[in-house]
Amino acid sequence: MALRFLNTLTRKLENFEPIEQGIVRMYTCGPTVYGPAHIGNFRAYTFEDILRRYLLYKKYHVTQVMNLTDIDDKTIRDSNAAGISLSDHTRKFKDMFFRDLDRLNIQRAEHYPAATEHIPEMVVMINKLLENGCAYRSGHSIYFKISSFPKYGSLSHMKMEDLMAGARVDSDEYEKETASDFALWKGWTDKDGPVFWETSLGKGRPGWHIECSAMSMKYLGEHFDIHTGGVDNIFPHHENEIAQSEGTTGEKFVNCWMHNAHLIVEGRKMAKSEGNYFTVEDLVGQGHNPLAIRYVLMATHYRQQLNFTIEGLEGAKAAITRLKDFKTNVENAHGDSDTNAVRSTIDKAVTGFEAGMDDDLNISPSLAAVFDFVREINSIIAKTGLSESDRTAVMDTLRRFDSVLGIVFTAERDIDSEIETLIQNRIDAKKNKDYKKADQIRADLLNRGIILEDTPSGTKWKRKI
RNA sequence: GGCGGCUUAGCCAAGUGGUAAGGCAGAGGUCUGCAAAACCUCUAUUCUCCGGUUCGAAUCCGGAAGCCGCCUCCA
Repeated sequence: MALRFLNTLTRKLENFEPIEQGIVRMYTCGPTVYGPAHIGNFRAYTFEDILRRYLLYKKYHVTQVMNLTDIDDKTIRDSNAAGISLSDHTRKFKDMFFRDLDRLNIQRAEHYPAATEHIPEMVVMINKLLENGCAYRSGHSIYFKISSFPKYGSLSHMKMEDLMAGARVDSDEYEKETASDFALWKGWTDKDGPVFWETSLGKGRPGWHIECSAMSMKYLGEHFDIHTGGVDNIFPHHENEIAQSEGTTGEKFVNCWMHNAHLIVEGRKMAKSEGNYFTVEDLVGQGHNPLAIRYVLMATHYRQQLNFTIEGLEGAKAAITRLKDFKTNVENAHGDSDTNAVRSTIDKAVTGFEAGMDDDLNISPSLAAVFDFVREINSIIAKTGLSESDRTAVMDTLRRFDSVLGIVFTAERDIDSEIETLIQNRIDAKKNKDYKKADQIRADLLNRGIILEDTPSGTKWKRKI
């Protein structure tokens, strides 16, 4: 089956055809580094990671860009309040962001451009928009003129006339010609304190939307394949990006727009005021395994609202334990298996896995195929074991699946000498049929997060997840 | 007020006209010193509710209820 995605622009499933054969250029909306990102943010980054990994699985060469928004109202407000520079303030949240990406085993993009390091590119673009008649000065600021871009609203499928009653209107934006125009460049005010750039546009700072247009085009070209973000970004952020970019170049900006749904927590909207607001750090601090968080975030289709629950997190823990145990079972399996049976099990699993993922990253049937594969191979192992070549074929298949899932082949910490001694003591006690002592040591180790399993090939240990 | 999404077992979640995938949890069995892992068996006559279309509906149509969004710098 051909790979297809739901394109927000057309609201249709479309076969994915990159602009340049075999190469995918994609821009994934990244964090505003004003605080620790929460699990809702990480749902987006996990979705983008699955997208990236599956494109790599399909043998595309991928260039992914993820922006770091390190200047906006909040970062300016908080850094000024703390009396430190904007860059010192945002640095710690950038560091946290990358720490959490690693914890969730999210692959690194090729580029992480920061807004503050691309002011010249933005200035060039704004000048171009002024020349093209798509922008105007008002006071010390510059705004995009929506009326210059007739296609405005085509991504969100909204008519500007309908955006009215009930909607918030920012009262201090009286300088704009019409309410829907948006800032490209914001003239300096007292509130900005030391945060400003002296440019040909004047003293000030960029608006929010312009960074994504300027940085995506710098690293990916004026026309690229995929642009992603949360559904909340469809309007106005991505709508504005299209207007700015196409207003600058006169050409189509992005072919395929993909947006992930939000998550809720225990059936309620996640909010600090609800007391159900979680960061990765919060959950890890409560003893939850980060890979279980990853599993929860990725196991629901990206366009489906995800209900994040602690019970679900526990279930995820059990699921990834099963997958990791499967890897161990395969590694330790020896025997004389029916190669035809193994191969047909592999073929069926690969077909099922790809059918799901090809269908707009519909991961649930893909996971079902993986778990069927696990059960069927375990069943073969239980009956006949695995021949060396079958074992290699099964491991290769698992590794392929996991190149997308990112759960099984992850680094494990080794055990220290003290634990090693305890394990040996238990083996000795068991040999001497001192089962009371053996069980005591096994219980102690479990408290330290080490699970012992007695198998035909000796005692094995693993970490509790 | 405008626009959009969702509702399937105790929990999570596929399935979009042909008689309910998968995971977790639960029950029984095999194996084991006991466990663990693994395997085998079982676990939704039914898909929020009410109508309709159809030989046939979780799937299509109409209506209701509940939940979650977007509507100018929130993933």
